[in-house]
Amino acid sequence: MTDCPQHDVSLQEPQLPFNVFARSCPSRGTLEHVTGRWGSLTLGALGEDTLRFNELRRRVEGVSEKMLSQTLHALERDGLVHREAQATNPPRVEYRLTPLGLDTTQRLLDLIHLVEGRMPEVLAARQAYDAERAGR
Amino acid sequence: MTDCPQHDVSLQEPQLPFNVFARSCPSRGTLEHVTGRWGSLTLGALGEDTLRFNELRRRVEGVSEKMLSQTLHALERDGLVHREAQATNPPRVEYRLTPLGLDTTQRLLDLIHLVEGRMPEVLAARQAYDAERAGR
DNA sequence: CTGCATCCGACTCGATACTG
DNA sequence: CAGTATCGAGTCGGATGCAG
Repeated sequence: MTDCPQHDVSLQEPQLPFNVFARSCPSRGTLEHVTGRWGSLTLGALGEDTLRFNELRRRVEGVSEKMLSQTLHALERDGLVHREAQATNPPRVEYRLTPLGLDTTQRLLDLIHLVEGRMPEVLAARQAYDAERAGR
Repeated sequence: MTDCPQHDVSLQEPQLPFNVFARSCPSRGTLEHVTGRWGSLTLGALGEDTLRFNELRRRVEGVSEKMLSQTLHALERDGLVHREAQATNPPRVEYRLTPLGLDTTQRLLDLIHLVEGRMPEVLAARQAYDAERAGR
């Protein structure tokens, strides 16, 4: 299988050979941040609104403080989310998507909506699968 | 936040309220199978070809036997992947996408290709982020 | 309100060995 | 070839406590 060679960020030329299937390609890590358990839901929530920390916590049901914080840091570092802290009291921090984050989230939401819309098929498939297994 | 109520699979009516943001909505589990570390790469590989078990292992670099097996079971149960075993010797088992799996993978590949194509931006953002942190 | 630090249990994952 | 079984290290993730 192909390598994912070192890429020199300083080059201005477009670089094609980023390849998620290669073991050590950095694109794999970014894809995991985007599609991970909390990353996908966080981006999805920010796709509709600029949100503050605790607003996010409420939208993404089940996420802990720690994981939300961790997730936001990773997404910020990858340039998908912009963090804006206002030095007021009480503190107010807003998170919103960058242009890159917006493009990414658009595709992600396409996928999420497809899955949501096809859940009846998925549930039916599960019943069939489980029924067959129970038979033996 | 909204619930994700019980859905009766036997209903023929279209069902809208599947909502990944709800803590206990089954769509969240399916989304994780699709977008998870190995799920996404497995679907991506099958998007281009029908593949056998060990062919998949070679395409998805770094996946262990155990995780590939587990991943395939989950995707098969959700109705995204079809498994066809030929009772020959040596055994030959082929995996391919179902129509539902194909639609899902199309969206997933859109996302993957976007991420791959924008990696230069991501790497630049990381350098900026890390540089700022190192400064203090 | 918006976080970071620490602790600790649960669970995931990979390596290995083995079966059909 | 196509898996399953087992086990241990490592990571994930929630709870708690504290700071700005």
